[in-house]
Amino acid sequence: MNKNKTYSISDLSQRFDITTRAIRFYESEGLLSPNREGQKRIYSKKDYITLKLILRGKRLGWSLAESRELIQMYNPKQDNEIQYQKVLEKVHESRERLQQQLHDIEIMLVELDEHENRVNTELKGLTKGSP
Amino acid sequence: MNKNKTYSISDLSQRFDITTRAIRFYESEGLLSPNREGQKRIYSKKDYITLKLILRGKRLGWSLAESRELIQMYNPKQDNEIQYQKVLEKVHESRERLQQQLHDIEIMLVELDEHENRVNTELKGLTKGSP
DNA sequence: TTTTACGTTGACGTAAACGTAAAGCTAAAC
DNA sequence: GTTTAGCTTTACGTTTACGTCAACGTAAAA
Repeated sequence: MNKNKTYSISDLSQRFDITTRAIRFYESEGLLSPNREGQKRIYSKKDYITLKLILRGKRLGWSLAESRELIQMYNPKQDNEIQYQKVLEKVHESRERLQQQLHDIEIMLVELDEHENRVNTELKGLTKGSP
Repeated sequence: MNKNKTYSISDLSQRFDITTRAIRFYESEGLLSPNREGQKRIYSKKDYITLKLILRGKRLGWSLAESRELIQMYNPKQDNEIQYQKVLEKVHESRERLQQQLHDIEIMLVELDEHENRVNTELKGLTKGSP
C-alpha cells in the first residue's frame, strides 16, 4: 500500500524509542543511507525496515559491524544475490548462544534452590540444638 | 571432599579460558578477594565458584556491576541473609530477554523464507517472460 | 649462577556505541 | 520580525571490560 511513506529522523526516533544521535550514528557507520531533501534526511519504508533489522540484531547481541554485513546482503547490488548461508550461520550462532543461556539460567535456579534448602536445614539444626 | 583445593591465577585462567588480567580486573572491581601467600594470590574453591558465577553472568549479558551485586548477596555478611528476591528478578529479566530473542530469531527465519520465495518467483517470471 | 617460569603492581591504550554540548541553518508561528 | 521547533555538522567526552606494555620480585631448574 503506502510503500512511499517517509519519516523524519525524530519520527523514527520516537517510533523505535532511540535517539536521533543513534540513528545518525548508524548512518555514519554505513548501516543506513536515507535520501535528502536539502539538508534534511528523509527516511523511506526501506530505511524503516533496515532500522528494525539493526535493533533486532542488537537484541541478539550482534555488533553493528555484523549487522552491517547482513544488511548489505539484504540489499544485494544487482549482480550478487543475497547469501542466505551467512545469514543462517549468524542465526545459528545466536541460537546456540541462547541455548547456552537457557542452560545457565536453569543452573542458577537449581543452585538457588539448593542454597535455600541448605539454609533451611541449618536453621532447623539451630532450632533443634538450642536448649 | 577436597574443599581446601587451591588454585594459582594461571591455573584458573587456563581452566576458564580467560586471561590473568581479567581475573585481576575482577578482583579490582570487588568481585573476587583471594587469599595471599606473600605476594601471590591463592584462590580457594569458593573463589573458583565465584568466578564461575561471573562468567555465567557475562554469558547472560549482565554487567560486572550487576554480577558483583548478586555475588555479594551470595556471600551474606553474617547478619543479612541472601536476598533471593533480587536474584530471582535478575534471572526473570534474563529469561524475558531470551524470550524476546527467540522471537527475533523466528522472525528472521520467516523473513528469510519469504525473501527466498520472492526471489524464486521473480526468477520464474523472468524465465516465462523471456522470449 | 644465570636462565626460565611465574607472579606482582602500576599505568596508559583501546574498541564499541553512543552521549553531550556547541554553533549554525530554516521554516512556520506568533 | 523575532521566537520557536526541528534539523544540521563538528567534535570532544564517557562507559565497560579488559589489552598491553614496563619494570620488578622470587623461586626452581639447568
